[in-house]
Amino acid sequence: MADVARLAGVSSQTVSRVSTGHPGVLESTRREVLNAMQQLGYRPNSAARALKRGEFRTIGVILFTLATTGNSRTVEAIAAHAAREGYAITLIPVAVPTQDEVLGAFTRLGELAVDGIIVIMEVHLLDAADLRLPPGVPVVVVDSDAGDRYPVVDTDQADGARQAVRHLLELGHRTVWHVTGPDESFSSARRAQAWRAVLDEAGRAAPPCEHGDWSAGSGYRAGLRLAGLADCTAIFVANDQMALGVLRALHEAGRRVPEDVSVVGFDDIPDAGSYMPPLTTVRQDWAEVGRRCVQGLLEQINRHTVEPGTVLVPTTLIPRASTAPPASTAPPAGSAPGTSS
Amino acid sequence: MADVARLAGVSSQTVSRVSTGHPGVLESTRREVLNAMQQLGYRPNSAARALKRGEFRTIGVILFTLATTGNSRTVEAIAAHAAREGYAITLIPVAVPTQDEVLGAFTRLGELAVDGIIVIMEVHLLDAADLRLPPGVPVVVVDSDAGDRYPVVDTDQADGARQAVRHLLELGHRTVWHVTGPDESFSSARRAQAWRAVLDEAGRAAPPCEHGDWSAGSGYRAGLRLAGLADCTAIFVANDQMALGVLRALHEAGRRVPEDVSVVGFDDIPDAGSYMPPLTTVRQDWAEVGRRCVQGLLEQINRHTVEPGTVLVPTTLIPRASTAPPASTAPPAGSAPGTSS
DNA sequence: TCGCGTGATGTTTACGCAAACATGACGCAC
DNA sequence: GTGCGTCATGTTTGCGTAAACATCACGCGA
Repeated sequence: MADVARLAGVSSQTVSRVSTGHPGVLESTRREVLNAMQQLGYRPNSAARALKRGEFRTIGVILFTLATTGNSRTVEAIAAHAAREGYAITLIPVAVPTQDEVLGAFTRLGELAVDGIIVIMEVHLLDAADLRLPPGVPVVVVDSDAGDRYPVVDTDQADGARQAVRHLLELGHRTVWHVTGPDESFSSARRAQAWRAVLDEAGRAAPPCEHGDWSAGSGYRAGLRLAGLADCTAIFVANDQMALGVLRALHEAGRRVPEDVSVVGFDDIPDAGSYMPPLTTVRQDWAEVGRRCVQGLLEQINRHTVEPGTVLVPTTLIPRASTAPPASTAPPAGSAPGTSS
Repeated sequence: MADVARLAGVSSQTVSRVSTGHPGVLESTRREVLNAMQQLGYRPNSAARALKRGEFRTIGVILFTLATTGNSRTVEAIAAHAAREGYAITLIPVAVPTQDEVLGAFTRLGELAVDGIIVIMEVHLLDAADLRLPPGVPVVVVDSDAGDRYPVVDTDQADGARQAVRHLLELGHRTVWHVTGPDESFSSARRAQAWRAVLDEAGRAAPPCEHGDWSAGSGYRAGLRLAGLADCTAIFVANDQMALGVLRALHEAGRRVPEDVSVVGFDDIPDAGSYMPPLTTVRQDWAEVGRRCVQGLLEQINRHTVEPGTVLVPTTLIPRASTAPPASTAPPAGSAPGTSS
């Protein structure tokens, strides 16, 4: 900076004023300085800037994996919106979801140059007694039900699951089977909970759950088990990838979809419309989740206020070809088309 | 820090020594200081640290999207390996791949607190005349053929494509059709190039390409066109998602896979094994790509040397159920099992 | 003509930390 | 007992920037 000042024949303070865009600099001086900057390839040192200003203009994102569509989409949206506000994103992946690992990541985050943190993580890991966020650092949590202690942003998974199960019941299915995600997952728990609630409300017996781990392979195995049950005509699968596996299992078992069995997924990943048959599923708006995260975090940063509570982003049922009225039941009036061969 | 020093009854320098883990501190003093840190909730200020040390211990990653499996996996691996070396990852997504946007991102990166940059991006965008990386900042490029100017890490896509096409020829197919990725993509171009080269070598005529955009939908449309060609018995699709669409198109057109048509994909995304039928495809080792990126970048950072050149990570053909000898041709000796009905 | 306001620019200082160097206590060899 | 090396710790300094304050030139009204 001193070099630039010398070359431009001004003081370093004027250089600073130009580089931060402050007013009160003569247009001619300004051009002179910009010129000198170009010539010397000057780029402001962000460490010094951060030290002086006391802020980093950076948001930390801590998560387990980018491998799920939801996480990577959310992160992408977070990064895009943060960039728009002049914030950068620092990514802290935690490889294995053990408590120690999470703690480690937070320690690092604590030392990291961030003004706020977005946690994309199941809440029970935050519950671990001595896992404390660096005090004074604004936090927003995704995929958690810690709404009483932190600001939480999430898609309305319960409502999505409700829509899915109701859709199947309205088609005339007597009851709906369910393939869950992994036990530790709160998303999975919430979807299962809503599934059970709708069946209860409708006075239908809830069959036992099949348990998966979000992967297509686990869906396939669950699907094989369900394919053996003659009275299983409708399955709500907790995500699209497992639904892919279920579709294959049903196909191999000779049960047609949707003629014999209807299947609904969750997520609406880009491929879901190309499954065989195209999958009826529940769309999650991850872009909106990311946007709300950034918005909530920046509010905390700028206003120095924290307001715990949960923001729910709506979900939408996307009807495609994998659901139809059951073959043996007269479809109720105004039902979906049955494309039985 | 001064407060901690006062509370512990030592100088601030001793606090610094403890917090950086430097030797030469009496165990008793050390404990005293750690105690004081705990009590006061002291966390070192990374901006000041970076300013003093002249390094940020941060790597910038610039990319277009996290939505592709390859990119998110690569980023995840980069983050994991970087963390192991004590580096954080700063993510700079560029929403739209126009030249201006890219420039903008680099400007931001230039001002950003990074010691090096990993570019996950097609090379022709780097070629743009006045797109210059901040001088003096180490760079590694992925998904590009700029090996003459930058260190490049990539999977051996040409070899993967070769394996795929040879596999189909060895099964006895007369020739192999091809569904490409988008025109601007160098990955796509390299795969198409290798496809053509193998056919040339084998003295087979290369049929006209179908063009897709990586999405399952585009694969479906291409598949419908190919399904109409009676002599099309083998298709090499440039990625798994498009292959999913091709499978659906063939299915709808009544052409069985693999009995009537063999299909090979590229990527080996986690779902590929659950397609109907499970997809023969080419596996890319993105984790290894990420590892090599970090390794190469840290070498540059630490040794202050740049060695342009391309590191190729091997690809592997994963044979599954979507390929078989053509029905009308006597399979050559030692071929794969044909499960024709 | 003088004083004072205004706007452009310069000077000083501190942000928090960690190298570099300084100090001081102790022990051991001669 | 003197000298010197070793180890633990303290003191000084400066990293690059920007806020706060200081200065200076100029113009305009009384």
